[in-house]
Amino acid sequence: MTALDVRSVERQSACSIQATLDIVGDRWTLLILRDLFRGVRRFSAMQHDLGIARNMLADRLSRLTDADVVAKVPYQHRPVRYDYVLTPKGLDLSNSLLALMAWGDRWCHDGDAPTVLVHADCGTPLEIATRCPACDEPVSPTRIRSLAGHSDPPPGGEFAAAGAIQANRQHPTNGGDL
Amino acid sequence: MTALDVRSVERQSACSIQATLDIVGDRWTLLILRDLFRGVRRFSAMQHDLGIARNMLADRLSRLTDADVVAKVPYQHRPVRYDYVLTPKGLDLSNSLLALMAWGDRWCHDGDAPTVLVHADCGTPLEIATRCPACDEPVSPTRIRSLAGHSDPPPGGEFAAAGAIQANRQHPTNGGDL
DNA sequence: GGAGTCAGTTTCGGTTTGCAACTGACTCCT
DNA sequence: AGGAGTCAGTTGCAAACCGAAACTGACTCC
Repeated sequence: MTALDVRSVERQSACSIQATLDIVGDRWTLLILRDLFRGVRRFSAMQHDLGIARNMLADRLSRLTDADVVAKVPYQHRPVRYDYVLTPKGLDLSNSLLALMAWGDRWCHDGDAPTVLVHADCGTPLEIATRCPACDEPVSPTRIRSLAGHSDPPPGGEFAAAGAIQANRQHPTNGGDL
Repeated sequence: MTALDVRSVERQSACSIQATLDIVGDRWTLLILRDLFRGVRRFSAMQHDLGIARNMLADRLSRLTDADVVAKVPYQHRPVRYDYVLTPKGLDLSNSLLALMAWGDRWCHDGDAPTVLVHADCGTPLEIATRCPACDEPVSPTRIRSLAGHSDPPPGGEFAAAGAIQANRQHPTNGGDL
């Protein structure tokens, strides 16, 4: 709690993305969460794995615990030492992390294949997708519309890029129906 | 290109999340992308909608175009003025944005209901989920494993929170099968 | 009882951010 | 055609932020 706690009040989140970013929208925070998801639980382990400055790590962890995304569970007393573990709220971020990771896999191949996530039960590489529970099928970004919520509706008023460059460019591995 | 272009080289992304964050891992960048997805295309419109400083916006947009996530399309000449539109690479970020938004919807309700995304074809609210293409079913975070890729495998070595607090706490609206 | 470890905190200088003002390059209106 | 207005983008500068190293406690181990 050394530095500041301005960030959480600075902008009244009219949008859920903004609200989310108020909590995890930070380079280090997302990386810390990735480590947490991979089972890294100790302060020192994260510090070593990420190469983050200790004050930064301490600050981010305390923000995350304040936000109830992470909880501290003592694993020894006397000098109280904690494991940092994900709460249900934190666990629920897995889709977001996965989506980010999947995008990196598709577009940031620097040559060597990165981490692949597979289904523990069958070993198949996983995919993450937007689905319509009613139609029971994947939904492409152009078929998404947003309803209400924003106090100041922008010209377009809808999610899904009215004028996005659809496919008329030379791009590697375009994701198909996106 | 005023400020710097250090960030892209600073850390050799052993992990796709890191690679992704090198490009979009920034408070403003994600918010800009959200606007782009909603069809906001003009510099001034984004500046007004986000309340971002113009130099910041100019810097972020030029990074995004450098990264080929966004493209500039002139809509007038003489004073050349551009529309900023998503490339296929940028459009492909929709899942990530949606996942982040969905999380905010679930956990950051400050009272008023936020933006709801629906299927344009049938009006049903959408969901975003990790799925196993083989088993053809949703996969919970605890059933995800990662394969290789990281040069320095952490103690746990796997995605999905070995010791996460599973459900033994008082939390609102826990996501069910998570 | 001295050395070592671990989780944090403090200090402090360099970097980044963002407000305000400024620069071009038009377009519009009269 | 000339002044007013608009828009994208720069520059200057103060404030906020970041992070390496050193420091503080509170142990544990030998």
